[in-house]
Amino acid sequence: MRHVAALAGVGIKTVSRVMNDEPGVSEATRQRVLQASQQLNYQLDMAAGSLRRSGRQTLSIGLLLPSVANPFSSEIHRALEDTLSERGIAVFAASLDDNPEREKALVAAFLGRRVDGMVLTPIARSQAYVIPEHSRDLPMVFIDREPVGIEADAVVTDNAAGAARAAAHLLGHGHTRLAYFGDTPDIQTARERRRGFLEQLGQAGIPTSTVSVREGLRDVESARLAARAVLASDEPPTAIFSSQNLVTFGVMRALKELDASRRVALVGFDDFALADMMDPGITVIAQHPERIGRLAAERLLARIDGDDGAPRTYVVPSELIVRGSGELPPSY
Amino acid sequence: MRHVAALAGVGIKTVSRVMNDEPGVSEATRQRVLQASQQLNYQLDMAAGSLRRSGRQTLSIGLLLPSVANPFSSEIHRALEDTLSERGIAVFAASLDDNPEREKALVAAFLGRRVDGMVLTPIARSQAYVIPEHSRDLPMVFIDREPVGIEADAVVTDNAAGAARAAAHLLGHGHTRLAYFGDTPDIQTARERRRGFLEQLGQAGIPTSTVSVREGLRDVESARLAARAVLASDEPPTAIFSSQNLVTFGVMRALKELDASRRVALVGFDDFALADMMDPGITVIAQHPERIGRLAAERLLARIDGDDGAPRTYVVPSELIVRGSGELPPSY
DNA sequence: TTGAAAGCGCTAACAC
DNA sequence: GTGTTAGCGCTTTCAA
Repeated sequence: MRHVAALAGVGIKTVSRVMNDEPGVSEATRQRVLQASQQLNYQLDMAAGSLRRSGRQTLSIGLLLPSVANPFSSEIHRALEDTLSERGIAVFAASLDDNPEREKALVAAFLGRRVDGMVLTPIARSQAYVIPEHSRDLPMVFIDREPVGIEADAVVTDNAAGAARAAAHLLGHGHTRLAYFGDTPDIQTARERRRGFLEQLGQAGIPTSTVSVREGLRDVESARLAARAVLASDEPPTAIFSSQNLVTFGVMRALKELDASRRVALVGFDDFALADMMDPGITVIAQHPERIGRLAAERLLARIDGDDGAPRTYVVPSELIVRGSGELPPSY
Repeated sequence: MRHVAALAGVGIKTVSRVMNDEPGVSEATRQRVLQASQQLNYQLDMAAGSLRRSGRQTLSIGLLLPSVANPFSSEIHRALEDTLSERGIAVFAASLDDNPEREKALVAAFLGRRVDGMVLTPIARSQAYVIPEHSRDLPMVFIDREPVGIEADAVVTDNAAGAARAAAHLLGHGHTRLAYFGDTPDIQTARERRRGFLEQLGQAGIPTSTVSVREGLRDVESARLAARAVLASDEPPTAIFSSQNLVTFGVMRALKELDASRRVALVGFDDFALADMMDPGITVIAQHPERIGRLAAERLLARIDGDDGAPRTYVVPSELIVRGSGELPPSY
């Protein structure tokens, strides 16, 4: 900046004014400065600026996801970026990999970079460790799961209601022997989905004890094996609800291997690419990651802009998408 | 930092030493400083540090992708992150959406944030506009496509060789009436794939004029319609090569609608989730985004660490994955 | 309309 | 081992 000022023959403050589009500079000087900055290929240093600027914004935020490569996460990422880029805000994205230690380390890394806010998918048992920053007025929005041990904004899917809708759908098609295949109940969303599913069955007079419940399924292979085992039992279920994508894939594999895809009904939680191209198409409870991302971005911006209302949880409704697998009749 | 120094009763420089794990501080003072910093919930300001530090690294890099939500891109993103996070480097990710204007704007945004380097998927006609920064020694690695108008490192898939392998595979299964379905030839990778495919056919004595070539297919729907048209022609192809995921999906849809999935052979460029669950499984030329990402990260780190060898293009080989659709015999 | 001086939080260089 | 001073590139404040 000094160089630009020297070349243009003006004071350093005038260059600052021009680069920041501040008023109070004659058009002639403006042009001179602009030309000098072009010639020297000058770029304002945002970090140096925010060091001195009142308010001290860096125009960057931190985003913590299970994995940036996870399709659900990356759609949220995209929606956030679209909303924030209009304000010139850049996004640091990082992956957690179910590792609570990483959660804390990455939050610290974001803090060290003085982000203006954070969007987090919590995995540690408690998020109380960020209380000092949060109360120090660093905007934070939690997504997918509500935080524990701290009051903050959250944007989540209606997990229990969505799972209940899956249950009602299967009941409506005449099923009474059902199975629930789920992720580990350590995860709040998995617990909610199980609860919603089983409660809906209970209301229909189907005792929980007659439902095959398999949990702790974290990948395709464990889900596939669990499905094979349950389907080989004495009284196999006529319909399956899978609470998560990888679990759905595992169940699909097992059904295909047993040539049972058209005999056993299946509803999966979470939509996925090509679900309609399967045979039969896979009926799902779809989440709306783009809406979650957009809403989280809007809440974060509101907080950055000074909104100090009480923290709230925003619920994004899920949606039943009928494609065939969930409408198969009971086979016994 | 001043506050911490005051509370611990030491000089400011001593706090700096402790926070940066520099030697030359007695264990006793160290503990006192550490405790004071905990008490005040102090976090080192990286931006302020790099302002003064020689070398002036910000430990952040910029990543420009077609879209962070694109599965191929987000796997590259993930591999980059894994390699870079070991060095404490954070990643700014941004989406281009095929918009050359965005490319320049986002590069400018990264420069203003003084990233230590950039990984870019080029889409503008030329990348000459970054020559000043590149020669000013800002490390840059291009991925997926080679840059135009500037000499810089690049990491790409062996597009032509992969497409040639697809051609050879179909020829080996007896096909002589083939079709090429591709993205717009504006894109370097699309051109390369077409070239590799047609050249291989030419070497086998199949004149290009007998190959149905459909290009400019940018989405599932246009590919589906193109496939339906070609398959309804007088002498329909017995085998199809699709040069990109969305095109593959469109062709798959058309084949399903015409009940021709088991009659017309198909090889797609680029792998995708559930390809093996289709009926038949879809044979593909798989790219290795995780290897592209890792290699790009390694090259970028080498450049950041001062490697000033001549720029090079690194080619990551693709791989034929046999799943059924590419091994169907000719149907005439 | 313009510019000089101070200082944001930190580290380099050097003194003690 | 420890502290002091200067200054990174910028914006704020205030004077001209």
